[in-house]
Amino acid sequence: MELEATEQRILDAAEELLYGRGIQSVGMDAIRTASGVPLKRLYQIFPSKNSLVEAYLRRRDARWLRDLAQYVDTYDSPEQRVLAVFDWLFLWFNEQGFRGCGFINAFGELGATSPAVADSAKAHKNAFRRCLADLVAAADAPAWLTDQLVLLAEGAMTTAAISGSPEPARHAKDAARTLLRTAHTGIAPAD
Amino acid sequence: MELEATEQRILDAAEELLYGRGIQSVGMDAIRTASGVPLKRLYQIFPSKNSLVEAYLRRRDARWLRDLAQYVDTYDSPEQRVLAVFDWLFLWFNEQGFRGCGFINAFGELGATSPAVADSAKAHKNAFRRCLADLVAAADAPAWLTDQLVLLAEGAMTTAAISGSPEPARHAKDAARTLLRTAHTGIAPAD
DNA sequence: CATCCTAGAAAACGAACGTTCTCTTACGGT
DNA sequence: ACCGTAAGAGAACGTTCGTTTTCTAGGATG
Repeated sequence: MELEATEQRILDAAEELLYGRGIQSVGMDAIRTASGVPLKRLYQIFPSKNSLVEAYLRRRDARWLRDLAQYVDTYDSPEQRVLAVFDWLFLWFNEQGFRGCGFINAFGELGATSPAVADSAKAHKNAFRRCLADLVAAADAPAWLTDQLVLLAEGAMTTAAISGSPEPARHAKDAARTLLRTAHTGIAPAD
Repeated sequence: MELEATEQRILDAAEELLYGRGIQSVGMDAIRTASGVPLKRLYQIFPSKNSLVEAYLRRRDARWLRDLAQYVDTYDSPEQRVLAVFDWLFLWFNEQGFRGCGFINAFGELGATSPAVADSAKAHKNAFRRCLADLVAAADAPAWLTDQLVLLAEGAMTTAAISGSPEPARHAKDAARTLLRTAHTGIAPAD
């Protein structure tokens, strides 16, 4: 059955266009042209643009988290594994066509009008936070460090996107290292 | 001349809609209805939707930076002035209808297809960075701290928007305080 | 060989949008 | 009072887009 292959062709083309240009800037005709799949078959597999957008977000969410986890797993030391997140961000920011986090972009564009998109962004960011929380716990760092590292990572994504430079990943890693060391030596933040 | 007043009425309505729903989700007719200004006059003042969008971004940029600077100016100590940025973010995140940074949202939606929007976002973020850099310099902190604080602030904006909670501002302030103290005591990050 | 079913290409449809035009109304100057 | 001007309300126009339909051809089946 080549249905699976056709679905992948559609999703590959859709992801490049939807992520690269923004969701509402891409028409179904552009996805048809890019994928080479006729409109009729396209609508047989994805009965609406909404369902295609949701499939795009689902697949991107899964792949993004999987790739991150795989990269982190190439490190052994718990502290290095925490910091490896930011090395991976640096690699991501250097990819051709990088245009920020697809979920932040989708949320900004459609979060107010589409609960499905808003929920998808929330779920993706929650999953990322959980991933980071596990790494923080494994490094014997206090749980509140997680929230701070999340902010550094999210800030790096948008700053890298808008500035067009991957450097924010390095700055985020520098800050993360400082916070990790400070937390590790037991100095808790106070007012 | 009530032209000025009409322009403000249009911009007020446009900002609430464009920021609140996303740019492409808002039609000129909705802006007409919300502002009460007839389409004919609307197009006399803003000859296209693009020009209205750019005016919206220009005005929001100026007001946002002005409000931030005004808030920071209510503090005296250089360190407090740096941290006040995050207190101000907390206030902003608590505003009704908060939906993240309008420039991050606009960039995600239209940055790839509209150089004007992309440049506007770049300029806004550069201006914010300069503002933070001045506060960092006044606090006798090293210049590289600026980039780290920028990431915390940007991350707090998107995280607060997607999670729907203002707490990221507090977490960002906690992290900023740690980084500021560490930097101030002369401990530079190393590998 | 005839027939039915499927699939691809592209036209077509209905809605929405950005933009312009028309029609009516009211006002200001002589 | 009269006429030129502008302004408001909304229809209209041309385009784009999501979605559906039509038309044509080929391939499997009896």
